[in-house]
Parts: sequence; structure tokens; C-alpha cells
Amino acid sequence: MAKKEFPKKPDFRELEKKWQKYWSDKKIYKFNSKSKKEIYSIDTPPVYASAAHLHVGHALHYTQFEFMARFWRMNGKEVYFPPCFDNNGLPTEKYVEEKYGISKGDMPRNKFRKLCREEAAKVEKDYANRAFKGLGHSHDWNLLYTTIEPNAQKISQLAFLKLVKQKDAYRAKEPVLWCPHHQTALAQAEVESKARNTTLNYLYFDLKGGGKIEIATTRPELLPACVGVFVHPKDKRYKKLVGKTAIVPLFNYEVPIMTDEKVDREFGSGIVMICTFGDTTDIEWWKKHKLPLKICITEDGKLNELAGKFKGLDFRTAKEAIKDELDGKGYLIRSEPLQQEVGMCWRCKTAVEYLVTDQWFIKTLKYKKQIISQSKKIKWNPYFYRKRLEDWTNNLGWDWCISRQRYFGVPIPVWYCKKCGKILLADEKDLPLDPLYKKPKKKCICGSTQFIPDEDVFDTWMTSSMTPQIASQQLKNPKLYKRIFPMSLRPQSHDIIRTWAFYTTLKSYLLYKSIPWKDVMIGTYVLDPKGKGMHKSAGNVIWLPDLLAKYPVDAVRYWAASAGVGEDLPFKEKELVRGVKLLTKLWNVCRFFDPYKKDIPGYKGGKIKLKIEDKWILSRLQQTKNTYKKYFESYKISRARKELEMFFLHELCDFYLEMIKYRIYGKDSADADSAIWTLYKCVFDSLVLWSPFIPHITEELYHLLFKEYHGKESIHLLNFDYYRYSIDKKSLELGKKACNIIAEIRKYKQDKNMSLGAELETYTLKKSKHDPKLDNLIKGAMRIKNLKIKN
RNA sequence: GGGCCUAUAGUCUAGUGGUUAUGACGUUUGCUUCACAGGCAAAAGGUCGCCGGUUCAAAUCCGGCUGGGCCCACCA
Repeated sequence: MAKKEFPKKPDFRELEKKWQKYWSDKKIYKFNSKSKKEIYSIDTPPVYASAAHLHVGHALHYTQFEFMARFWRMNGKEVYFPPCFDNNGLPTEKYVEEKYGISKGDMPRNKFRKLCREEAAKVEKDYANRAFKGLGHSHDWNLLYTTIEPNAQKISQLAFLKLVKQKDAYRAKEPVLWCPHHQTALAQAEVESKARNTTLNYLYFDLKGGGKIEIATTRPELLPACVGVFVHPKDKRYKKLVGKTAIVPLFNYEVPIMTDEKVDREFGSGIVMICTFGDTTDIEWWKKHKLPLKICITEDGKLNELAGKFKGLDFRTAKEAIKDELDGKGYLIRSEPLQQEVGMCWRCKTAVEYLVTDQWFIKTLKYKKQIISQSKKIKWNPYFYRKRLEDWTNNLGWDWCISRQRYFGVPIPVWYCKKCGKILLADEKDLPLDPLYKKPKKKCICGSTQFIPDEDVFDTWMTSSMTPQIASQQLKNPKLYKRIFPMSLRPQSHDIIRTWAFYTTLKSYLLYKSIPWKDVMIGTYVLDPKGKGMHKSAGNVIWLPDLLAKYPVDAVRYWAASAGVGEDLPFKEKELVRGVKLLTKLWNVCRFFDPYKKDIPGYKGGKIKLKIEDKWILSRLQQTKNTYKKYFESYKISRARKELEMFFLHELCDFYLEMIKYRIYGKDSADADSAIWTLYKCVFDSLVLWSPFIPHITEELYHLLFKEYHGKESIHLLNFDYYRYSIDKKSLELGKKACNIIAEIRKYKQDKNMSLGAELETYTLKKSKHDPKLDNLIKGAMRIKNLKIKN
């Protein structure tokens, strides 16, 4: 075999391709279920397979916890790290609707779903290659799952049936949050409040029997749904109004005037009209005061027949038309601008409405305390994000509405008796099933065999909250599941604490009385270089493919490792440049070492005698390893990297390497041997420690330098503790002292405009800095003939 | 309105009570050095947001203020 020459520069593209293929072919990251090692399992966030592009935020987030997988793999644990895609739910559905210019109702449900599945699969393949594999992520692809696959549907439906049976899920006709655009019910978590400018309109209501009152409203279009007028019980101005009857303008019907403590006397005129429904206060008072129900809106956001001649108008048009009419008839007193917070559908930003419909719910309000106490059993990183879950839980006002009037999702496995309306649950052994295409095998208790299938699907979080079960194969491999659940780590971003983390904690408690995972790690949120959020609409998004075209994958990963867990990180291209420099440095150190590797005394069986600087750098190496591990164990990835980088660049390269050159180039072979041996340990361990961050180049260098001696087919299968060194305090002190002296002499030479390598006839050192044990080192490393000491 | 996080050289950043406050980028200067010019070495640059408290000792702990960020909230 011809001796392979050590290339002067690495070809990053080449070695990325080479090693990604190698890892995949050799199944380097395969999970071994027979291993006796403790399992470290990651509840990987399923990627939305509907996104057409990947931005740097995704890359960073997914790479961050990938570091953890690599760290533990090299630290004695059997790592269970499944890749996964979320192709279940609205994003996919909307993507397909937009791409084909169709609407969900244009074709039969199963045909539409097939289309969704196909589109999702295309995106998944792209993601798998470009994102996960392209970034060098160490998943075991045999463990791949998606959230729409039959197994996931089955887990989701089983959980639902169990909850219905234990009475934690129920069906009810209730006012629900409704998105007129998506035409579906929403959960509270899917609604976000946004500031909006609107007008506050002061109207006259006539009083029955003469007189009029002034009412302020932002929703005049809801006048046809007015069911009552309220004043504060202690409001002297309006005391005599209570018990009287007001007449709704334009629509001319009577509503009672009542009192409620929650009326704000300061706002508007101090008189409120209640409509069913304009906001949640309306719902509250409607329930509390047992008011009638008048719904004047349709599911797609228009006014219905209650609105008379305004029927069919969308809210916006209707509002203006009704205002005009009020104005024309003298009912509109004035309008003033008002800023208000409105709940909006988080996906389409349409203002949500409230409709009374039949929906499925899961009890959450009842379990607030339990959810919070469960959350305290989980280790949150950073710790303070747990508070966000607690606050959200405390502020919840609704049970979790889990049914959605959409097509692409997990069907709700129930039918309703046509005759008596009774609910018939699917049989567990028939799952997964779609009641639209399957008939129940049983009769209803009333004897009827005629059923209406539930046409709705589950909220996407109904399935996502079961990822620990899906990921760790609850149904396919119950033995393994038992070993894995609760999982070790849930990595996720902070914007879905109220959904993913919350629902998973809830479901895990309701179904198994368990926490879902031991640790939570909140990913870094990437901002643009100016520190603003990256949004397509703002045009400041940095796309991953653009970045990868410009920089090696390892440089991108190096950047990802600079992010503090749970913190925001403005994207700085400079960091990538730094990454490239680091890779080059690592390459060159190895290139320097390459000619000597055949002489490593350990390999050829010789004896070595360590000098002060050898003991110093090995002690520092061990200290670095210890700190690095400590940081990784507590998810302080960026600090681990920094610790390693400081050691590698500023101690090993800047000083140690320069300290030993004279020994290596010199004539004393024992002296050279111990230097080479020490260097070998440092280079080898540096590679190993760097490998979780920059897996491609370290793999290449491992194969170039060490594989023939170490045997393992990948550096990523090595253990960090392959070597251990003793920490020698005395040498640590002396080594530091030597560094200071060297820096001083470098400065001296520079001030004299000398080259650093130039020989010095004499150098005079202050006695306070001097140590005779360092004389040979200083003289050798700095090329000084005579070292003089003075007071 | 409630909650959480945050404030360190021109910019970013480390630092959870104890000698000259860390590193990077940028700036200035020196070095054609035999691993590395995407290089090496060195220098300059900080009232550690403001006010008060605890302490022998505070960038670090506590309180208040101010600024920035995030999350939540039914004022019609």
C-alpha cells in the first residue's frame, strides 16, 4: 500500500460526502438494543415536512441537541436518537391547498389525504438529505417515524379512547374558539393575541317606554346577536336603568338591562352590550346570567340570516355597512380609534370568533395542580422556562378542544347513533381506523345499526403529545419502550412550551401518571445580525442551503455550538469564518504531527520521561476534559466548546507546540520521544473532544493519523475516557509561569524588531519571575544562549 | 396589566463574593518563523446600566429605578 501523503489543505466538500456515506453504509450510529449500557433517549422534535425551505434557525436548533447525542454516545451510553417528521395537520393541508389551488372540500377526504401524504413525503426526502444527513446528524435511520403513519395514528387513537373511558375526554356543545379562515375549532394554545387598531363606536339604544342610553362597542356587526345590556351594580348614573328593557337599534328587538361586577365603569359609557359571542366575557356572562343564544355569524366568517339585509356580508364589510346605517338613522354618536388585543389564529392571523358547536375536549382545568407538580419533577434547561409552563397552566381558561374540522389528520374513531345520538367508540383492536370508511361492528344500545361517523380529525398536538410513545415504540416493541420511557431528553424551542411540552406532560400524566422525560432542553432562537427575529415577510431570513454553499458543514456546526441553550443568538457570519479558521488550525496541527506518528514511543514500545511542559499540558488536557464533560452534562454546550477551544488554541497551539519544537528538531532522542508522545496524546484527545462538534474533519483526521493504531472504524465510536492523565499541580504552576516568561521574551524580541525565531545572545530575567527548573525550556524554546537573572 | 429573562471595552461575549475582569471580531504595531498568510506575536481599549443596601470585601447577593427582549392577558 502506497504511503498516503498528508494533504496540505482539506477538501471539505469531498470529505463531507465521503464520511456521510461511510457513516450511513457502516451504520455507525445504529442503536443497539442488546447493549447493556444505559440508554440515553431523545424525543426529537418532528420537523414540519411542509416547509419548503430550511433556515439557519432550524439547522442550529437540530444540531444543538445532536451534540448531546454525540456526547453521550462517546460517554458510555447507548444513544436512542430517532429522526422524525410531522406531516400531520394543518401546515401540510394548507401547503397542498395552496400548491394545487384547491380547497379541502373539493375532493373526497381519502383522496385529499393521499395528496397530502405524497407531498409530505417529497419534502421529507429533501429534508432528510439536506438537513439531517447533510448536517452530519447522527440519527439511526432505522428508527424513523412520522406522525401520520398508521402506528402513530393508532397510538393517538388509543390514547383518546383510554381518556374517554376514564372520563378525561368528553364531547360537548360549547362555545369554542373558531378560525373563520381554516373553518375549524381551535385550542387556546393555537390562538395568539395581537394588538390591532379598531374603532370604538358610541351608539344609542332606545329604552322601552322612552329615553335612550349610550353604549360603546367595537363590534357593531354583532348587534343582531345582542342578548343583554350590563351596567355596574354600584354605578349611580345607571341605577334606575336596571330591570328596564333596551331596544337594539336597526334590528328592533328587546334586551334586558342587568348588572355585573365585572363591568368597567370607566370604559366607554360604562354600559356594555353582550353578544353571543364577541369575546370570552360574553361567554362568561352568557353562562352566568343564563342568557339566550343568538348566533349571527357563519363558520366562514359572514353574517347569517339573523342580520337581515346584511346577511352574507363578511365582518369587515358588515361593520361598515351597519355603521353607515346607524349613522344615517342617528344612532351613531361618535367613533374613536382604539387599540385592542385580539386573539388570532396563530397560523393565518385571522381574528378568531366564538361559535357554539359540538366538539371533543380533554379535561385540563381539573388537572392544573398536577401538571405543575409534574413539571417540577423534570429538569428544565435553562431552569426558568419551567415557569412559563406553570404560568400558562395557571392562566388556562378552557379545557383542551381536540377536534378539528379539517381533513388531513388523525380521524376521531367514533360514530354517533342516527336514532338516539349515542356515542359509539371504535374497538381498540380495529385501530387505526377512519370512521368515514369503516362501519361499526356492533349495534347501538337502542338497537339501531345506522350510524353517523365523526368527520373531524384530532388537533395535531393530540398526536404530537404522544411522541415519547411513538418514538420509543410503545406498540411495536413494548419491551424496549419499557426500558426507554420516560425518555432522557426532550429538546424543543420555547415558543411551543404551551403546546408541545404542556400537552405531552398532560397526556403522560393522565395516561401513565408519569413524567414524559427527565430533562428538557430549550433550543436557541436565531435572530438576524441586527438582533431581530427572522421572518420571510421581513426579508431577513438566512437560508441554510445558501450558507452551506459558502461554508463547510463543520463550520456551520461550529457556529451552532456557540449558542447558549435557551438563549437568543444573532446570526453573525464572522462566527463561520472563525469556524473555518479553527478547522484549518486543527488540520495543520495534525499535519505537523503526521511525520512523527510512526515514532510514537507508546507504539514502538519505548520508554518516555515527561518534562515539566509535558506534565503541564497533559494536566491541562485532563482539566479541560473534566470541565468539558461537566458542562455537557448540564447542557452548557457552548461553554464546553469554549473550554476546549481555549485549551486547544491558546495553550496547545500557541505555547506547547512552540515549547517542544526545539526538542523534536533536536538531537536528544529521549527528549524528542517524550515530546512526541505527549503531543500524540494531546492531538488525539483534541480530535476526540472536537468530534461531536465537527464530525467530518475529525473523522478524516482520525483515519489519516490514528485508525491503524486504534482500530475502531469511526472516531465517533470512541470513548472520551480512552486516556486519562494525572493532574500535577506543581507542573500547572510552572507551565503557567513558563507561558508568562515566553510572552515577555516574545515582546522583547518584537520591540527590537527581531523575528521570534531569531537567536538571542543574552536575555535578562527578573529574579521574581525566574525558576531554575524552567531554564532549559526557556532557552530552548526561545533560542537564548545565555539567560541572566537579576533582582 | 401580570410573569420571565437581560444590561460587562467600538461590537459580541466569559465570569454566581476575594490579588492586574475572559475570549473573539475590529483597531494599531512587529515578524517573508522550517504546522498554519483564511498565519504568528504583541499593544491599546472597560466608571462591569443608574441609585441604595448586605459584607472586612460586590461585575457577582438583596431592593429600587431605567433601557432592551420574550411569554401571557376578556376591558366591551
